[in-house]
Amino acid sequence: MVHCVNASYHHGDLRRALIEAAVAAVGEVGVGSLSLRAVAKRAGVSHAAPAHHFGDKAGLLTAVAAEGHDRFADALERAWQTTGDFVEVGVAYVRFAIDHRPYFEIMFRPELLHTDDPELDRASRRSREMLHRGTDGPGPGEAANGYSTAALAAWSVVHGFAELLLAGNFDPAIDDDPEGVLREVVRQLRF
Amino acid sequence: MVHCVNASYHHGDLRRALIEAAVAAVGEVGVGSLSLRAVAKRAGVSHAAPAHHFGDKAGLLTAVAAEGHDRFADALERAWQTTGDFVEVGVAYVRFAIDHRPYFEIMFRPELLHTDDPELDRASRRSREMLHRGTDGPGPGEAANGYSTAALAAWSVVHGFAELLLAGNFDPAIDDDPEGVLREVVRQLRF
DNA sequence: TGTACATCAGTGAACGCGCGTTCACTGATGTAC
DNA sequence: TGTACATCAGTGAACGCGCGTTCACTGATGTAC
Repeated sequence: MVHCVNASYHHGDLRRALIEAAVAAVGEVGVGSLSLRAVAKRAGVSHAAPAHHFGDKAGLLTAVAAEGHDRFADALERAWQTTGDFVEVGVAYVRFAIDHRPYFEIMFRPELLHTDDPELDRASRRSREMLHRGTDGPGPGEAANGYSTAALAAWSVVHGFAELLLAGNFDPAIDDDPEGVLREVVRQLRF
Repeated sequence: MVHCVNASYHHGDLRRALIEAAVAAVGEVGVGSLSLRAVAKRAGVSHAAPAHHFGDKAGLLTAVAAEGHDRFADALERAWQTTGDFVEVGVAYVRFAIDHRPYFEIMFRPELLHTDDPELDRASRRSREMLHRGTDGPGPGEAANGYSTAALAAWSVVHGFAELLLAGNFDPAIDDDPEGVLREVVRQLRF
């Protein structure tokens, strides 16, 4: 597909444009107040375009979530490759939530998505697998459900920290250095 | 205030009725799809009544959140008094999220609430304090922000576990015995 | 190189709906006398 | 005990708005000949 130089009837890469517009819109008003019409306006297309392209609102969010999981998996992988320290994968988890909040707000909300979408499935499996790295093998127990207990523990800690932080439930002082506080927390838990 | 026997122009305890209706409605459709009109209908009053009583939607949700925090603090306190085991306070945290999901869906979402409400403030402080019990004193570090590192760690673990579980991000097999899995997780972390 | 045509991405007008909020009102209540 | 009155909780009709979705359409594109 060829990129158009704008001012064309056909957009060129409307899919891209709509996803980016959706991310920007969620960043400004939150996923709860997202509307297809606002996304369309932001992308400079008619308000019927998003529905035409993604079928419905959940379709658009699904595409955003899939892209989010890919970026997320990349970030976690990068942290692992760079440091070889699983703690730093956890730090990267929280870092991603902060730096890419709009994606994060959508990625773990299956009720907003088409969970049977193959792209979403592929991408979320990828990011899920990153959480097992470093906790598999050494851990003592399997929780009889595919996740090792260690992976569940790690996931819960960093996810809870990220959710509480983003929602604004922590003391604002933590915003100064969330990574530092998270490292203390993880150290405390003697992972 | 005296309870009326229904069929009266004045309701008697509309506040109670609206809060209960809101909890039931959130339980069915989620907080994202809650409408004052649905709450009013459920409580059997005119759709203007909730706004008249609570000012606006956030006012109603604030009342629900305050009541939730009180019930939550009661549950955590009960667990602590009964067992003297801080791990069981964590289990009670998750248990509450499961058993009183509608409250939990609202309590930690400041953006939906009037955070300057004194009742909410009082109740949420109460529940917050319960999380410090058992982690204060023995813990090694203060996170320079009023929370001990141990309290942040405990809170993050149980909150993350509850959020991931409720949102449906865990393997469904975990639904069979979430408490058991949580205990394994906490044991894993050698709190 | 030029013409005809099929494709289909995106349009824009129209739809019906549910929403929160407003406001003049009604009528049950409890108190003052 | 009875009457007058102030209060204010709850009503219901009306408001304007933004929403997702629909659908007949338009026009840019690329291909066949």
